[in-house]
Amino acid sequence: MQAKALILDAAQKRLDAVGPEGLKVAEIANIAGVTHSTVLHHFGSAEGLRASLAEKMVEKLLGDILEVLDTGSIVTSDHKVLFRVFAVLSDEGNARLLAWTMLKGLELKEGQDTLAQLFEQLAQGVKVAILAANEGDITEATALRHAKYTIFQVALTAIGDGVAGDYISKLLGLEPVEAKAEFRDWFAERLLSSGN
Amino acid sequence: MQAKALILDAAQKRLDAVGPEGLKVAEIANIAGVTHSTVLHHFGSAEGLRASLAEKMVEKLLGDILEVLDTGSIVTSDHKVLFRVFAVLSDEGNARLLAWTMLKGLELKEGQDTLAQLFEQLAQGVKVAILAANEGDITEATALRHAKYTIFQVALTAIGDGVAGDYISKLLGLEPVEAKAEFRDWFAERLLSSGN
DNA sequence: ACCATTATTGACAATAATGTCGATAAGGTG
DNA sequence: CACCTTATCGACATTATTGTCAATAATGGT
Repeated sequence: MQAKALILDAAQKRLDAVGPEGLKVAEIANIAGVTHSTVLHHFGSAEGLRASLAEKMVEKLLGDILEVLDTGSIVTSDHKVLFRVFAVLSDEGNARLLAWTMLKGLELKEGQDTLAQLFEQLAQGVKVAILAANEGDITEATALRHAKYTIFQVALTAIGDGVAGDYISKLLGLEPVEAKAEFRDWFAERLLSSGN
Repeated sequence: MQAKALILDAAQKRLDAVGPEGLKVAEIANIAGVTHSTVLHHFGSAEGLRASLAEKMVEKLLGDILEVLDTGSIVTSDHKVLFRVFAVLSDEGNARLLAWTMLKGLELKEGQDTLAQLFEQLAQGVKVAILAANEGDITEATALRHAKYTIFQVALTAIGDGVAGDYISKLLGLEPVEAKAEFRDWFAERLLSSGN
Protein backbone atom coordinates (compact mmCIF):
# COMPACT_ATOMS: atom_id res chain seq x y z
CA MET A 1 0.00 0.00 0.00
CA GLN A 2 2.92 2.31 -0.31
CA ALA A 3 2.43 3.17 -3.94
CA LYS A 4 -1.05 4.51 -3.30
CA ALA A 5 0.27 7.01 -0.79
CA LEU A 6 3.14 7.94 -3.06
CA ILE A 7 0.73 8.60 -5.89
CA LEU A 8 -1.55 10.73 -3.73
CA ASP A 9 1.42 12.74 -2.54
CA ALA A 10 2.56 13.27 -6.08
CA ALA A 11 -0.93 14.34 -7.08
CA GLN A 12 -1.13 16.80 -4.23
CA LYS A 13 2.26 18.22 -5.11
CA ARG A 14 1.24 18.61 -8.70
CA LEU A 15 -2.02 20.26 -7.77
CA ASP A 16 -0.26 22.78 -5.60
CA ALA A 17 2.28 23.50 -8.28
CA VAL A 18 0.23 23.85 -11.43
CA GLY A 19 -3.37 23.81 -10.33
CA PRO A 20 -6.16 21.43 -11.18
CA GLU A 21 -5.26 21.37 -14.86
CA GLY A 22 -1.98 19.69 -14.07
CA LEU A 23 -3.64 16.60 -12.76
CA LYS A 24 -2.77 14.24 -15.58
CA VAL A 25 -2.47 10.61 -14.68
CA ALA A 26 0.70 10.02 -16.65
CA GLU A 27 2.43 13.01 -15.15
CA ILE A 28 1.51 12.10 -11.62
CA ALA A 29 2.60 8.54 -12.22
CA ASN A 30 5.91 9.83 -13.44
CA ILE A 31 6.46 11.92 -10.32
CA ALA A 32 5.50 9.00 -8.12
CA GLY A 33 7.91 6.80 -10.00
CA VAL A 34 5.34 4.36 -11.35
CA THR A 35 3.59 3.88 -14.65
CA HIS A 36 0.20 5.29 -15.42
CA SER A 37 -1.19 1.78 -15.47
CA THR A 38 -0.33 1.42 -11.82
CA VAL A 39 -2.20 4.58 -11.00
CA LEU A 40 -5.27 3.34 -12.82
CA HIS A 41 -4.93 0.02 -11.07
CA HIS A 42 -5.06 1.64 -7.65
CA PHE A 43 -7.70 4.26 -8.26
CA GLY A 44 -9.77 2.72 -10.97
CA SER A 45 -9.85 5.81 -13.08
CA ALA A 46 -8.54 9.32 -13.36
CA GLU A 47 -11.75 10.46 -11.74
CA GLY A 48 -11.22 8.04 -8.90
CA LEU A 49 -7.82 9.52 -8.26
CA ARG A 50 -9.28 13.01 -8.07
CA ALA A 51 -11.99 11.83 -5.73
CA SER A 52 -9.44 10.20 -3.46
CA LEU A 53 -7.44 13.38 -3.47
CA ALA A 54 -10.45 15.44 -2.48
CA GLU A 55 -11.27 12.99 0.24
CA LYS A 56 -7.77 12.99 1.60
CA MET A 57 -7.98 16.77 1.73
CA VAL A 58 -11.19 16.78 3.71
CA GLU A 59 -9.76 14.29 6.15
CA LYS A 60 -6.68 16.38 6.70
CA LEU A 61 -8.78 19.49 7.11
CA LEU A 62 -10.99 17.77 9.65
CA GLY A 63 -8.07 16.31 11.51
CA ASP A 64 -6.30 19.62 11.73
CA ILE A 65 -9.34 21.50 12.94
CA LEU A 66 -10.37 18.87 15.43
CA GLU A 67 -6.87 18.84 16.82
CA VAL A 68 -7.12 22.56 17.32
CA LEU A 69 -10.48 22.30 19.01
CA ASP A 70 -9.07 19.75 21.40
CA THR A 71 -6.58 22.24 22.72
CA GLY A 72 -9.08 24.56 24.35
CA SER A 73 -12.24 26.55 24.17
CA ILE A 74 -13.17 28.06 20.87
CA VAL A 75 -13.20 31.68 21.79
CA THR A 76 -10.20 32.96 23.68
CA SER A 77 -8.67 36.38 24.10
CA ASP A 78 -5.71 35.51 21.90
CA HIS A 79 -7.93 34.04 19.18
CA LYS A 80 -5.66 31.04 19.04
CA VAL A 81 -8.25 28.62 17.82
CA LEU A 82 -9.67 31.05 15.34
CA PHE A 83 -6.23 31.66 13.92
CA ARG A 84 -5.49 28.01 13.58
CA VAL A 85 -8.79 27.27 11.93
CA PHE A 86 -8.17 30.13 9.59
CA ALA A 87 -4.67 28.93 8.91
CA VAL A 88 -5.73 25.38 8.27
CA LEU A 89 -8.34 26.55 5.81
CA SER A 90 -6.41 29.13 3.92
CA ASP A 91 -2.88 27.80 4.03
CA GLU A 92 -1.27 24.69 2.69
CA GLY A 93 -3.36 24.62 -0.38
CA ASN A 94 -6.42 23.40 1.48
CA ALA A 95 -8.56 26.22 0.24
CA ARG A 96 -7.36 25.80 -3.29
CA LEU A 97 -8.18 22.15 -3.17
CA LEU A 98 -11.53 22.89 -1.63
CA ALA A 99 -12.28 25.54 -4.19
CA TRP A 100 -11.20 23.31 -6.98
CA THR A 101 -13.35 20.51 -5.69
CA MET A 102 -16.33 22.81 -5.58
CA LEU A 103 -15.69 24.34 -8.95
CA LYS A 104 -15.52 20.86 -10.33
CA GLY A 105 -18.80 20.08 -8.66
CA LEU A 106 -17.35 17.01 -7.02
CA GLU A 107 -19.18 15.41 -4.20
CA LEU A 108 -17.51 15.20 -0.85
CA LYS A 109 -19.74 12.36 0.20
CA GLU A 110 -17.41 10.76 2.70
CA GLY A 111 -16.42 13.77 4.72
CA GLN A 112 -19.72 15.60 4.49
CA ASP A 113 -21.35 14.23 7.60
CA THR A 114 -18.25 14.67 9.68
CA LEU A 115 -17.89 18.19 8.38
CA ALA A 116 -21.47 19.00 9.26
CA GLN A 117 -20.91 17.70 12.78
CA LEU A 118 -17.80 19.80 13.06
CA PHE A 119 -19.68 22.91 12.06
CA GLU A 120 -22.39 22.10 14.53
CA GLN A 121 -19.81 21.77 17.25
CA LEU A 122 -18.21 25.05 16.27
CA ALA A 123 -21.58 26.78 16.19
CA GLN A 124 -22.46 25.62 19.67
CA GLY A 125 -19.12 26.76 21.03
CA VAL A 126 -19.39 30.19 19.51
CA LYS A 127 -23.01 30.50 20.59
CA VAL A 128 -22.01 29.99 24.21
CA ALA A 129 -19.36 32.65 23.87
CA ILE A 130 -21.83 35.08 22.34
CA LEU A 131 -24.39 34.43 25.06
CA ALA A 132 -21.73 35.00 27.69
CA ALA A 133 -20.70 38.26 26.09
CA ASN A 134 -24.28 39.57 25.88
CA GLU A 135 -25.83 38.33 29.07
CA GLY A 136 -29.56 38.49 28.84
CA ASP A 137 -29.58 40.94 25.96
CA ILE A 138 -30.02 38.23 23.44
CA THR A 139 -32.08 35.12 22.89
CA GLU A 140 -30.48 31.78 22.43
CA ALA A 141 -31.84 31.47 18.92
CA THR A 142 -30.35 34.79 17.95
CA ALA A 143 -27.05 33.85 19.49
CA LEU A 144 -27.00 30.66 17.49
CA ARG A 145 -27.77 32.47 14.31
CA HIS A 146 -25.02 34.96 14.95
CA ALA A 147 -22.67 32.13 15.81
CA LYS A 148 -23.41 30.53 12.49
CA TYR A 149 -22.88 33.77 10.66
CA THR A 150 -19.59 34.20 12.44
CA ILE A 151 -18.43 30.77 11.37
CA PHE A 152 -19.75 31.35 7.89
CA GLN A 153 -17.77 34.55 7.79
CA VAL A 154 -14.57 32.89 8.94
CA ALA A 155 -14.94 30.07 6.48
CA LEU A 156 -15.66 32.36 3.53
CA THR A 157 -12.82 34.68 4.39
CA ALA A 158 -10.41 31.81 4.79
CA ILE A 159 -11.42 30.21 1.52
CA GLY A 160 -11.31 33.53 -0.27
CA ASP A 161 -7.90 34.14 1.21
CA GLY A 162 -6.63 30.77 0.10
CA VAL A 163 -7.91 31.26 -3.40
CA ALA A 164 -7.26 34.90 -4.06
CA GLY A 165 -5.58 36.36 -0.99
CA ASP A 166 -2.19 36.94 -2.53
CA TYR A 167 -3.63 38.45 -5.64
CA ILE A 168 -6.01 40.81 -3.91
CA SER A 169 -3.50 41.96 -1.34
CA LYS A 170 -1.12 42.74 -4.15
CA LEU A 171 -3.83 44.77 -5.88
CA LEU A 172 -4.38 46.68 -2.66
CA GLY A 173 -0.70 47.34 -2.27
CA LEU A 174 -0.47 45.47 1.01
CA GLU A 175 2.94 44.17 1.96
CA PRO A 176 2.65 40.42 1.68
CA VAL A 177 4.14 39.06 4.86
CA GLU A 178 3.26 41.47 7.63
CA ALA A 179 -0.08 42.33 6.11
CA LYS A 180 -1.19 38.73 6.19
CA ALA A 181 -0.61 38.37 9.93
CA GLU A 182 -1.85 41.85 10.66
CA PHE A 183 -5.04 41.36 8.74
CA ARG A 184 -5.74 38.24 10.74
CA ASP A 185 -5.29 40.16 13.95
CA TRP A 186 -7.59 42.88 12.71
CA PHE A 187 -10.10 40.35 11.50
CA ALA A 188 -10.14 38.35 14.72
CA GLU A 189 -10.36 41.48 16.81
CA ARG A 190 -13.41 42.75 14.98
CA LEU A 191 -15.01 39.39 14.71
CA LEU A 192 -15.11 38.74 18.42
CA SER A 193 -15.19 42.20 19.92
CA SER A 194 -18.03 44.13 18.44
CA GLY A 195 -21.54 43.79 19.73
CA ASN A 196 -23.47 40.85 18.46
CA MET B 1 -18.65 40.33 -34.75
CA GLN B 2 -21.75 38.75 -33.41
CA ALA B 3 -20.53 35.21 -33.32
CA LYS B 4 -17.69 36.13 -31.03
CA ALA B 5 -20.13 37.48 -28.46
CA LEU B 6 -22.42 34.50 -28.90
CA ILE B 7 -19.52 32.16 -28.27
CA LEU B 8 -18.39 34.03 -25.20
CA ASP B 9 -21.91 33.96 -23.84
CA ALA B 10 -22.14 30.26 -24.44
CA ALA B 11 -18.80 29.74 -22.74
CA GLN B 12 -19.92 31.73 -19.73
CA LYS B 13 -23.14 29.78 -19.55
CA ARG B 14 -21.29 26.52 -19.73
CA LEU B 15 -18.82 27.61 -17.09
CA ASP B 16 -21.61 28.50 -14.73
CA ALA B 17 -23.35 25.22 -15.34
CA VAL B 18 -20.62 22.66 -15.15
CA GLY B 19 -17.53 24.47 -13.96
CA PRO B 20 -14.20 25.01 -15.63
CA GLU B 21 -13.93 21.41 -16.78
CA GLY B 22 -16.93 21.87 -19.00
CA LEU B 23 -15.15 24.35 -21.17
CA LYS B 24 -14.74 22.24 -24.25
CA VAL B 25 -14.55 24.04 -27.54
CA ALA B 26 -16.90 21.73 -29.38
CA GLU B 27 -19.53 21.90 -26.69
CA ILE B 28 -19.43 25.66 -26.48
CA ALA B 29 -19.60 25.90 -30.24
CA ASN B 30 -22.63 23.70 -30.18
CA ILE B 31 -24.41 25.91 -27.66
CA ALA B 32 -23.51 29.00 -29.62
CA GLY B 33 -24.85 27.39 -32.75
CA VAL B 34 -21.60 27.38 -34.67
CA THR B 35 -18.98 24.78 -35.41
CA HIS B 36 -15.85 24.34 -33.40
CA SER B 37 -13.82 25.56 -36.32
CA THR B 38 -15.51 28.92 -36.01
CA VAL B 39 -14.57 29.14 -32.39
CA LEU B 40 -10.96 28.40 -33.19
CA HIS B 41 -11.05 30.95 -35.95
CA HIS B 42 -12.17 33.71 -33.62
CA PHE B 43 -10.05 32.90 -30.62
CA GLY B 44 -7.08 31.23 -32.15
CA SER B 45 -7.07 28.38 -29.71
CA ALA B 46 -8.94 26.87 -26.83
CA GLU B 47 -6.57 28.70 -24.54
CA GLY B 48 -7.34 31.96 -26.31
CA LEU B 49 -11.01 31.44 -25.68
CA ARG B 50 -10.42 30.92 -21.99
CA ALA B 51 -8.26 34.01 -21.83
CA SER B 52 -10.93 36.08 -23.55
CA LEU B 53 -13.46 34.75 -21.12
CA ALA B 54 -11.36 35.75 -18.14
CA GLU B 55 -10.85 39.17 -19.62
CA LYS B 56 -14.51 39.67 -20.30
CA MET B 57 -15.20 38.79 -16.71
CA VAL B 58 -12.80 41.36 -15.36
CA GLU B 59 -14.28 43.99 -17.60
CA LYS B 60 -17.78 43.22 -16.46
CA LEU B 61 -16.69 43.22 -12.87
CA LEU B 62 -15.03 46.57 -13.28
CA GLY B 63 -17.95 48.04 -15.15
CA ASP B 64 -20.44 46.90 -12.58
CA ILE B 65 -18.46 48.17 -9.64
CA LEU B 66 -17.64 51.48 -11.24
CA GLU B 67 -21.27 51.95 -12.07
CA VAL B 68 -22.12 51.40 -8.43
CA LEU B 69 -19.48 53.84 -7.29
CA ASP B 70 -20.89 56.47 -9.57
CA THR B 71 -24.22 56.37 -7.83
CA GLY B 72 -23.03 57.76 -4.53
CA SER B 73 -20.55 57.74 -1.71
CA ILE B 74 -19.06 54.43 -0.75
CA VAL B 75 -20.24 54.21 2.79
CA THR B 76 -23.89 54.85 3.37
CA SER B 77 -26.28 53.86 6.11
CA ASP B 78 -28.06 51.37 3.90
CA HIS B 79 -24.80 49.80 2.71
CA LYS B 80 -26.08 50.03 -0.81
CA VAL B 81 -22.69 50.24 -2.43
CA LEU B 82 -21.26 47.52 -0.26
CA PHE B 83 -24.11 45.24 -1.15
CA ARG B 84 -23.76 45.83 -4.82
CA VAL B 85 -20.04 45.27 -4.76
CA PHE B 86 -20.60 42.12 -2.82
CA ALA B 87 -23.29 41.01 -5.21
CA VAL B 88 -21.23 41.70 -8.27
CA LEU B 89 -18.34 39.72 -6.87
CA SER B 90 -20.14 36.77 -5.46
CA ASP B 91 -23.09 36.39 -7.77
CA GLU B 92 -23.40 35.66 -11.43
CA GLY B 93 -20.48 33.32 -11.46
CA ASN B 94 -17.97 36.14 -11.29
CA ALA B 95 -16.27 34.71 -8.25
CA ARG B 96 -16.18 31.24 -9.71
CA LEU B 97 -14.60 32.58 -12.83
CA LEU B 98 -12.17 34.60 -10.80
CA ALA B 99 -11.31 31.66 -8.61
CA TRP B 100 -10.96 29.40 -11.57
CA THR B 101 -8.72 31.92 -13.29
CA MET B 102 -6.52 32.08 -10.24
CA LEU B 103 -6.45 28.36 -9.70
CA LYS B 104 -5.36 28.02 -13.28
CA GLY B 105 -2.66 30.59 -12.68
CA LEU B 106 -3.86 32.68 -15.59
CA GLU B 107 -2.68 36.21 -15.89
CA LEU B 108 -5.23 38.98 -15.89
CA LYS B 109 -2.84 41.28 -17.66
CA GLU B 110 -5.38 43.56 -19.31
CA GLY B 111 -7.57 44.38 -16.37
CA GLN B 112 -4.90 44.42 -13.73
CA ASP B 113 -4.03 48.09 -13.82
CA THR B 114 -7.63 49.16 -13.94
CA LEU B 115 -8.41 46.85 -11.06
CA ALA B 116 -5.58 48.28 -9.00
CA GLN B 117 -6.89 51.78 -9.66
CA LEU B 118 -10.35 50.70 -8.62
CA PHE B 119 -9.08 49.31 -5.36
CA GLU B 120 -7.14 52.49 -4.74
CA GLN B 121 -10.30 54.50 -5.29
CA LEU B 122 -12.26 52.25 -2.97
CA ALA B 123 -9.56 52.46 -0.31
CA GLN B 124 -9.59 56.26 -0.39
CA GLY B 125 -13.34 56.36 -0.11
CA VAL B 126 -13.47 54.01 2.84
CA LYS B 127 -10.57 55.82 4.49
CA VAL B 128 -12.50 59.06 4.43
CA ALA B 129 -15.48 57.33 5.99
CA ILE B 130 -13.34 55.82 8.71
CA LEU B 131 -11.71 59.13 9.47
CA ALA B 132 -15.11 60.76 9.70
CA ALA B 133 -16.37 58.09 12.05
CA ASN B 134 -13.37 58.36 14.36
CA GLU B 135 -12.64 62.07 14.39
CA GLY B 136 -9.18 62.72 15.68
CA ASP B 137 -8.83 59.36 17.34
CA ILE B 138 -6.96 57.89 14.45
CA THR B 139 -4.13 58.81 12.12
CA GLU B 140 -4.62 58.96 8.43
CA ALA B 141 -2.19 56.12 7.85
CA THR B 142 -4.06 53.88 10.25
CA ALA B 143 -7.35 54.78 8.65
CA LEU B 144 -5.98 53.86 5.26
CA ARG B 145 -4.70 50.57 6.54
CA HIS B 146 -8.05 49.76 8.08
CA ALA B 147 -9.77 50.81 4.90
CA LYS B 148 -7.65 48.38 2.96
CA TYR B 149 -8.34 45.63 5.42
CA THR B 150 -12.03 46.35 5.13
CA ILE B 151 -11.90 46.08 1.38
CA PHE B 152 -9.74 43.01 1.60
CA GLN B 153 -12.29 41.51 3.91
CA VAL B 154 -15.18 42.26 1.60
CA ALA B 155 -13.36 40.89 -1.40
CA LEU B 156 -12.33 37.68 0.33
CA THR B 157 -15.78 37.10 1.76
CA ALA B 158 -17.42 37.72 -1.58
CA ILE B 159 -15.05 35.42 -3.41
CA GLY B 160 -15.39 32.77 -0.75
CA ASP B 161 -19.14 33.13 -0.98
CA GLY B 162 -19.14 32.78 -4.71
CA VAL B 163 -16.98 29.70 -4.58
CA ALA B 164 -18.24 27.89 -1.55
CA GLY B 165 -21.12 29.89 -0.10
CA ASP B 166 -23.88 27.48 -0.96
CA TYR B 167 -21.95 24.51 0.23
CA ILE B 168 -20.89 26.00 3.55
CA SER B 169 -24.28 27.43 4.34
CA LYS B 170 -25.77 24.02 3.73
CA LEU B 171 -23.24 22.50 6.10
CA LEU B 172 -24.22 25.04 8.72
CA GLY B 173 -27.87 24.31 8.26
CA LEU B 174 -28.69 27.82 7.12
CA GLU B 175 -31.77 28.28 5.01
CA PRO B 176 -30.50 29.17 1.58
CA VAL B 177 -32.51 32.14 0.51
CA GLU B 178 -33.20 34.24 3.57
CA ALA B 179 -29.87 33.38 5.12
CA LYS B 180 -28.00 34.79 2.18
CA ALA B 181 -29.61 38.19 2.44
CA GLU B 182 -29.57 38.16 6.20
CA PHE B 183 -25.92 37.31 6.35
CA ARG B 184 -25.15 40.22 4.11
CA ASP B 185 -27.05 42.52 6.42
CA TRP B 186 -25.23 41.14 9.41
CA PHE B 187 -21.93 41.37 7.62
CA ALA B 188 -22.42 44.94 6.45
CA GLU B 189 -23.65 46.02 9.84
CA ARG B 190 -20.60 44.69 11.62
CA LEU B 191 -18.22 45.82 8.95
CA LEU B 192 -19.13 49.45 9.16
CA SER B 193 -20.38 49.86 12.69
CA SER B 194 -17.74 48.64 15.07
CA GLY B 195 -14.87 50.85 16.09
CA ASN B 196 -11.98 50.99 13.70
C1' DA C 1 -20.15 44.74 -60.06
C1' DC C 2 -15.65 43.55 -58.49
C1' DC C 3 -12.40 42.59 -55.32
C1' DA C 4 -10.38 41.81 -50.92
C1' DT C 5 -11.14 40.56 -46.51
C1' DT C 6 -13.31 38.01 -43.13
C1' DA C 7 -16.53 34.36 -41.51
C1' DT C 8 -18.06 29.76 -41.63
C1' DT C 9 -18.00 25.14 -42.51
C1' DG C 10 -16.96 20.02 -42.99
C1' DA C 11 -13.61 16.69 -43.48
C1' DC C 12 -9.54 15.34 -41.81
C1' DA C 13 -4.99 15.23 -38.94
C1' DA C 14 -2.55 15.43 -34.76
C1' DT C 15 -2.34 15.00 -30.07
C1' DA C 16 -3.26 14.05 -25.58
C1' DA C 17 -5.44 11.54 -22.12
C1' DT C 18 -7.69 7.72 -20.48
C1' DG C 19 -8.55 3.09 -20.35
C1' DT C 20 -7.77 -2.17 -21.41
C1' DC C 21 -5.21 -6.46 -21.58
C1' DG C 22 -2.13 -10.06 -20.99
C1' DA C 23 2.39 -11.08 -19.14
C1' DT C 24 5.29 -11.03 -15.37
C1' DA C 25 6.77 -10.30 -10.71
C1' DA C 26 6.10 -9.98 -5.79
C1' DG C 27 3.98 -11.26 -1.35
C1' DG C 28 1.73 -13.74 1.69
C1' DT C 29 -0.66 -18.15 3.40
C1' DG C 30 -1.76 -22.92 3.68
C1' DC D 1 6.76 -25.25 -2.08
C1' DA D 2 2.29 -24.50 -4.42
C1' DC D 3 -1.22 -21.42 -4.75
C1' DC D 4 -3.77 -17.41 -4.68
C1' DT D 5 -4.06 -12.62 -4.59
C1' DT D 6 -2.28 -8.28 -5.56
C1' DA D 7 1.04 -5.10 -7.79
C1' DT D 8 3.47 -3.60 -11.71
C1' DC D 9 4.49 -3.01 -16.23
C1' DG D 10 4.56 -2.21 -21.40
C1' DA D 11 2.13 -2.35 -25.47
C1' DC D 12 -1.88 -1.32 -27.47
C1' DA D 13 -6.89 0.52 -28.09
C1' DT D 14 -10.18 4.00 -27.45
C1' DT D 15 -11.79 8.22 -26.91
C1' DA D 16 -11.84 13.13 -26.35
C1' DT D 17 -9.97 17.39 -27.61
C1' DT D 18 -7.65 20.36 -30.15
C1' DG D 19 -5.87 22.00 -34.33
C1' DT D 20 -5.33 22.36 -39.71
C1' DC D 21 -6.86 23.10 -44.30
C1' DA D 22 -9.07 24.05 -48.39
C1' DA D 23 -13.59 25.17 -50.14
C1' DT D 24 -17.48 28.15 -49.92
C1' DA D 25 -20.33 31.95 -48.36
C1' DA D 26 -20.93 36.45 -46.59
C1' DT D 27 -19.52 41.25 -46.07
C1' DG D 28 -17.97 45.72 -47.04
C1' DG D 29 -15.55 49.13 -49.55
C1' DT D 30 -14.46 51.39 -54.10
